[in-house]
Amino acid sequence: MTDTTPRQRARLETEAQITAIGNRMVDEDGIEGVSLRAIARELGVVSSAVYRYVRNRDELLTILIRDAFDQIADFVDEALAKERSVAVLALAMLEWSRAHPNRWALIYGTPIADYEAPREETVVPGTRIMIALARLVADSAGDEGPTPEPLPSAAALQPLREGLAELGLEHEDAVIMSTVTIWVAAIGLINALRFGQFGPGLDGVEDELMRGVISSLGE
Amino acid sequence: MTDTTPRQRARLETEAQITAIGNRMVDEDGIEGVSLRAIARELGVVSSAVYRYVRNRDELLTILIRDAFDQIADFVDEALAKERSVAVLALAMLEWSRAHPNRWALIYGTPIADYEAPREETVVPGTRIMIALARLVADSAGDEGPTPEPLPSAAALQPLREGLAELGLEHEDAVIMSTVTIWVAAIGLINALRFGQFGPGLDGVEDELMRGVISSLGE
DNA sequence: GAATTTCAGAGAGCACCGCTCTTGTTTTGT
DNA sequence: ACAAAACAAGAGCGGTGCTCTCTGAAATTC
Repeated sequence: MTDTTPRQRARLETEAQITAIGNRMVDEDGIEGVSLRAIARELGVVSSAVYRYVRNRDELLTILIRDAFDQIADFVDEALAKERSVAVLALAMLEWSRAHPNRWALIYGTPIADYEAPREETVVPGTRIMIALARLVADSAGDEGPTPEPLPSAAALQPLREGLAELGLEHEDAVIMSTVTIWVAAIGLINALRFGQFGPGLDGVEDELMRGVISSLGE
Repeated sequence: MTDTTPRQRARLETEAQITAIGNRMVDEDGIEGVSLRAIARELGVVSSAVYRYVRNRDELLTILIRDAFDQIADFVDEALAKERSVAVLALAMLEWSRAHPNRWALIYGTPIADYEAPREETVVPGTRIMIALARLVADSAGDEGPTPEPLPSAAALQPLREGLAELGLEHEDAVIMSTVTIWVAAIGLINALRFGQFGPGLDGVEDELMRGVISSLGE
């Protein structure tokens, strides 16, 4: 016997419905298309009623953002389980962005105006992939000996080192620098593709471009 | 004697005011803060009156986007006039993004929902910097001999080659690939910094990070 | 110089949004 | 059985983009 009352079960059900509808609205119309009034309408309920389940629109957005971070990180983890490499990681991100372009924009695009994601809610899921990348870079660092390239001064990397430390990680400066470079290049390419900055006609060559970028970064 | 009527002069004046207010609103509150009703209020005019000057909100956005593209391209050109190098180009973009974060987001962030920039209005100003980068890469290509890295198949670069051809440019595949890599890394880093994806505390080290990324790309 | 066309602006109105407050009703825990 | 808590409804506030009609003034035409 579950000691949950019918009302409690109904509440969980409704909460799940709200986030499901919210996710669907993001997929269909982007973040702008997420409307509490429309959700209420779809639930067959008056608009003020949804505020029983969600404090305000921002709270719903936080849920959707956390979900999206976890989904793409899960997807990347699955891909890495088959083969651990930087290229696989980047290609998995690219593939997920193709399948969920609006969710991608939600987490890696312009921050939402007048909204600040609560760090305690989003930092952990939001950093999973980057941590995985740092591990990959660190693992393959020994393969090619010490990097000959001039590193930025240690001071410049200090804030990033601290950020990693908070998550319980420590890496050499060369690893951090390499991770950052690969990260911004991969994200930058995916954003350029998703946001149409290279013009049309690149649909069929996305993976190849990503492979080219990654390989020219020496991984 | 100008043969412009007072009415024509007043119209030009009002149009200029509208775009100036629009730019200020972008700077203050981002694209979401651009409201035709608020502009009307500021002009001391009823809301429907501004539609005499601007067909709709999207048309104003197009004007603001074109302006922003031209402004950053002018800024980069000025920097390159002093010293022609990839690092200077990237650092100039970064500096401009710091001075005008919301305008940066307007042109390099998530596309605006339900808005499609008319290509004929925005392609030319929107590609100026990338063309300058391609020229820089091409000029310095001879310095280090042919690239040893494996290039993606010519087919993958075909759409980009066509895009450049439309703008009257031709470059080798190695140059195109290198340009794309540098471009996405630079844009990716600036976006990460502007959008806070690396967390707080990086304000003082932005330039050094950019130099590190660019130098690790071999330029 | 008078008649006519053009155009700027006013005002009302439509449909949407987030969000709050008050009022009943139903389900819970005591 | 009864008080407390949760829920839903409804009205309302202020905001958005945009359209339509109407008036008055300026510019153009004759």
